[in-house]
Amino acid sequence: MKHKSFFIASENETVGEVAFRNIRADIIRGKLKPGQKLKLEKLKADYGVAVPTLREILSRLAAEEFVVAEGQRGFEVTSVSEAGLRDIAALRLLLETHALRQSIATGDLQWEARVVSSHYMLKVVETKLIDGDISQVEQWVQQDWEFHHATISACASPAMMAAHSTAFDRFLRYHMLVLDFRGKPAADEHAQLRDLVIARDAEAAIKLLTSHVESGLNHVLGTGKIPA
Amino acid sequence: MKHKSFFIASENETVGEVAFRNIRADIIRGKLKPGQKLKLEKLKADYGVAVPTLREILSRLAAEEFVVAEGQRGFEVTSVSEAGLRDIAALRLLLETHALRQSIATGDLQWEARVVSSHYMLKVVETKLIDGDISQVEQWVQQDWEFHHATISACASPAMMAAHSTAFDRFLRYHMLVLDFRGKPAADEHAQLRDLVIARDAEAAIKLLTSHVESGLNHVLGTGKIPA
DNA sequence: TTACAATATATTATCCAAAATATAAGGCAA
DNA sequence: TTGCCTTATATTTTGGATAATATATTGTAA
Repeated sequence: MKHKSFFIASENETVGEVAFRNIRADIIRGKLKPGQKLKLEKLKADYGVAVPTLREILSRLAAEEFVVAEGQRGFEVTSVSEAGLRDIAALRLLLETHALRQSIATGDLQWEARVVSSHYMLKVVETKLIDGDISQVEQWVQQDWEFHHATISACASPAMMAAHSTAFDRFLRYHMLVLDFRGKPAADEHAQLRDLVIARDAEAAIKLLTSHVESGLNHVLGTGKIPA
Repeated sequence: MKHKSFFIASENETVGEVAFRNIRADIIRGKLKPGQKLKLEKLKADYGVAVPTLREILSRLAAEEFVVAEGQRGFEVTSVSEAGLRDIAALRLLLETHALRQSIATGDLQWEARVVSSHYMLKVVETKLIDGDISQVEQWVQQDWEFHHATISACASPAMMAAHSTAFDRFLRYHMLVLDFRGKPAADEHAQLRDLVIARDAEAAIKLLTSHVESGLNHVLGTGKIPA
């Protein structure tokens, strides 16, 4: 408590935790490219943490399927493919539709408020993007995440939420790799989803969500940037 | 990617990998008790690996929710509760029914053979257990795992299979904690499930699986060994 | 020229020790 | 006595160094 370490204690977080988030974000954002070998010495220089700490971080990411650990040959960023995208999209949809149905059935007023407020913030970013301000893409990804999570946040199932979170992030990674916003149709779908959720129309909401995810899937594949 | 279950030990694998499986198995088997603090020095002595390697292992287990990392206060075994069991049972059921439907729709002859053969092995163990040979409980857990995985092994969705694997293992942990075999009813359900799967009756199979999991859930809770 | 083997290099897996931090215990003042 | 501050201990977190392993390279024989 005498002299707090300059890097750590100011935020009460360990340097390992910070590096973990940075590396994870760099994979999702595509700065660390699919299939790329993750050499420990290089990472050590880039993120400023020691080798054992890096191994700890990469092991956690491997459990989330963001990196693969190849036996005794080190780590590399998980590669992407059309099949991989379809796979993860299906998983996301399965978890999200289930959680959405539960949320609509049991959500309270606070939950509705979360949905409304997160959609409001999402819409602001979407409007900017539609107007051509491409700098907001990362902000949009963040708000998209917040909104979808808000809609299922009343499902009262921590395990389901946790599984959905990592599935969603892996799905998002594909969007970040092609870095192409779908525009007004996606924004309209979000608004409709918000209304259906508030109206407690579970079946219509699920139907919309399904086509929403599938449209996103096709949009990403349509850019031709994802290998077969 | 193979989904090995938790007892298998291979020879030219890293010491870290072996220790990982041992610790994971000890948590599932209840040797490391829910809520127990995992002191690094103690683990170091028990499993014969150094501290940084242990941190790597515990981090991976934390990603699977078998242990929790409490800020800067080390690790402890994830505690159990009735709500936790219901939660994880629901997740298992959601993933398994979905994968089962897909498998039944697209499975080939080899898949049917896997189902039949794994059920045969399961039945042998179940018969011994029903006859009172309690020493076979761990073997039963292993075969139960193999059988259920065989039924969904044709779903062609790696992400779904991976998610199901960890959910299933967490569900299994509760069974191991109460260490009480449900007996003939469970064995009968397995046999029926095998027949329905081979007959490609998806809806009936899913209905049976659902009641199978729910019966297991109630059986575990009925022992009174799981805190509220 | 090609295939194989042996060496050399690069990279990883592991361990030990030091620094930082939290927890417990003890002493002092109110 | 009780509460709080200080000191001491236990535990965790991190960095650096060493041993083990895989990959690349080179040379030699068929």
